[in-house]
Amino acid sequence: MTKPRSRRGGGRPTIADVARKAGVGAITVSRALREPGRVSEDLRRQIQAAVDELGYVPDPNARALASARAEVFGVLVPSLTNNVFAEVVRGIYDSLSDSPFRIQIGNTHYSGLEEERLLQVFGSQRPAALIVAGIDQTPRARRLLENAGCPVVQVMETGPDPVDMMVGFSHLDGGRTATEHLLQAGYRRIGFIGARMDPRSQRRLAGYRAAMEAAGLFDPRLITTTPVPSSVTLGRELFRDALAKMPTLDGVFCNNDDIALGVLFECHRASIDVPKQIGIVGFNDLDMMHVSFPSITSVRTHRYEIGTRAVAMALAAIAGNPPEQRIVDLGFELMRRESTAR
Amino acid sequence: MTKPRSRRGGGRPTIADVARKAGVGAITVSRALREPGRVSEDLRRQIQAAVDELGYVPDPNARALASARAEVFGVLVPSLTNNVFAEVVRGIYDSLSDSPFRIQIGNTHYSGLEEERLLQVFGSQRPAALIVAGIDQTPRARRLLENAGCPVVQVMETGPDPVDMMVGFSHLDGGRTATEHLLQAGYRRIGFIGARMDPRSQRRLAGYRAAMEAAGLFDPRLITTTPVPSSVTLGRELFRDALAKMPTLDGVFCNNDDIALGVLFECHRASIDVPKQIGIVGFNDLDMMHVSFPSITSVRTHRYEIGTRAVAMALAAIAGNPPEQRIVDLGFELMRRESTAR
DNA sequence: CAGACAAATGGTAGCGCTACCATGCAAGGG
DNA sequence: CCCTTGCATGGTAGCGCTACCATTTGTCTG
Repeated sequence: MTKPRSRRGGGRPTIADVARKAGVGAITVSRALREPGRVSEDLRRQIQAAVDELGYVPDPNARALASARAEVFGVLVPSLTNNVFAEVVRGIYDSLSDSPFRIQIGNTHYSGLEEERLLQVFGSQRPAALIVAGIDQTPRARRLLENAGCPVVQVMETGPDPVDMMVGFSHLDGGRTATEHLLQAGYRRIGFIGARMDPRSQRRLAGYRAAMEAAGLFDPRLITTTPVPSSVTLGRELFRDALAKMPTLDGVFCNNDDIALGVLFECHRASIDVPKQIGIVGFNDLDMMHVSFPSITSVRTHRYEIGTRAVAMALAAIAGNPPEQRIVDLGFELMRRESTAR
Repeated sequence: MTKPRSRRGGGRPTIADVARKAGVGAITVSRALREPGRVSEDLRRQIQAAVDELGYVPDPNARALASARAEVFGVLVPSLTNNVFAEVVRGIYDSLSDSPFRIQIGNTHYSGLEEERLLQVFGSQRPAALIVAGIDQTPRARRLLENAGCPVVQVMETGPDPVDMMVGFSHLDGGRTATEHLLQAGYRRIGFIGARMDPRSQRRLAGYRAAMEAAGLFDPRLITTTPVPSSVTLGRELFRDALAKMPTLDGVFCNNDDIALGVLFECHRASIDVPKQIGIVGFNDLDMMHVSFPSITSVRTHRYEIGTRAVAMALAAIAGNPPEQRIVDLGFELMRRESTAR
């Protein structure tokens, strides 16, 4: 009674096994699984029973090969540990968990070259959609995206020239808003502290600069940055540097919340009063910002929603209903807290 | 001169195109790409030239179908945003970035049922290896792992009964060590504060309990837990609860560093002296623990290494050299800091 | 120098699935 | 009553690649 199993297949049931058991053609099984509406209810039930009994699970590789389309979302992010991208990715996962789509994440390590390489690898799989972080692709990466033959969503930022679709917000506006808030609170010698300085950080810095120049208070010596990856420890160190360089500093707009937390800890340690002597503003508004003592003002960004929205737009496009609005600005929200309440 | 392209294929070059251009058989191209040693240098060069000129990238789906083995590592973690797993995943990505293997991550949301579902999905792809977090699989999940037909590495914890291989450490010992440290520092009414309370948290709690019982100081009222996901905010709230319940509390061992940070902030806010009035120990030793004021004692765990080691073991097994040591205990390290220095 | 053997290359036949094109049949139109 | 139309189902032919089994050539052994 042993079936003449081929040399290779590990012996798991195939669509032909299901078809035989259900007494129908293989193609009908295929249809029953993918477009139930096109198969009569009778057969559908029979087929489902056979599927259950055999424990049949379609082979996605065979499926992808035959249909020239893999049920995969390719996702490219520059970092896996940075909470910001982790939240976006979580949104993507949650939105796709009930769909047949798998997710393939690529970590570009903030490198354009690596991004190109991964896009080429992803492209070879004919993904159903691509979601990439950022809008500063290299020309070659951009070309790969344009020729991917599937919906593409650029996330995290908005800009004038989407490859296909975009979901994000203006980091420049975020930086400006944060800085203007410090100015309105009466701070004058406001520093900018930034790590990593990827394109988004650069634009936050540009927003800071715009606000400071508008107030006639800009001074390049107020800026302290490093290409080193961001961390709480680094925030502390950069703040010390900034203070050494510019002892009259009375406020800081931080690249992100890790840095801001590092600044706060250093203030504790050096007995610098926050917000009296120094005002602090962070970026992203992680959970800890509103719990810290004092709580830290931060620019809340909608990271999880960026992920869910990107998926929704891609799914719509796959279904043939590309959204009318190709650029979605989810905005941000300034969360005023104790660290700037003087 | 237009090639008679099939109705489906998007027109990208196939192995046959490369073979034609290089003037060799398709199978030789296949070999040149996978086992260069088995093809003469002459042909290898010719083939490489054709590959470069055409921009040929092998179709992983066709490859997987033909070889009954996908070059994919399946990775199952309970959370994507929890820094602990993000670090493990980062280790996995970094270790595989130069290999032909792709990575497919599944998020189980701490659910055994979801883990089963994902294992079934992953299994249908015939992955090259599976890496799963934890050792408490459901019987069905365990069976799926055993029948996966590929190396399996359970990570984060060690235990007596691996499905195949294991890399991690003893959370029980970690909890005990942390608690013993508090005891040695002279704290007596030591509380346990824990969120989520997944199996690993449970074992840390068991370690705490063992240490307290050994010291004759155990009291169930010292334990404050919740199934709610961990956060800094939650740490603050749980600490307040704990203190309300047991005002004589003089130390806390926290489930993880987020909780510990929340405790520290609440101490600041309530003017409770750390370490004089309250000693605090965290778990995992995130970056911020040594920067905070005061710095927080924590149990450092080797999360990134767990990821890299798991990959190394799986790769060895794939290559036919399963490691002799199937259970690898990477241990942990108690980082003594100001929060327990009284 | 025949025979054995290894190394390099190629042909063929699938892997498991779906696109495409029948086929059969009931319902509706002239 | 024939012809169209549409629906449900099935057969066939690949998708692009690799496992398996030749075949060819060169090298070594006795």
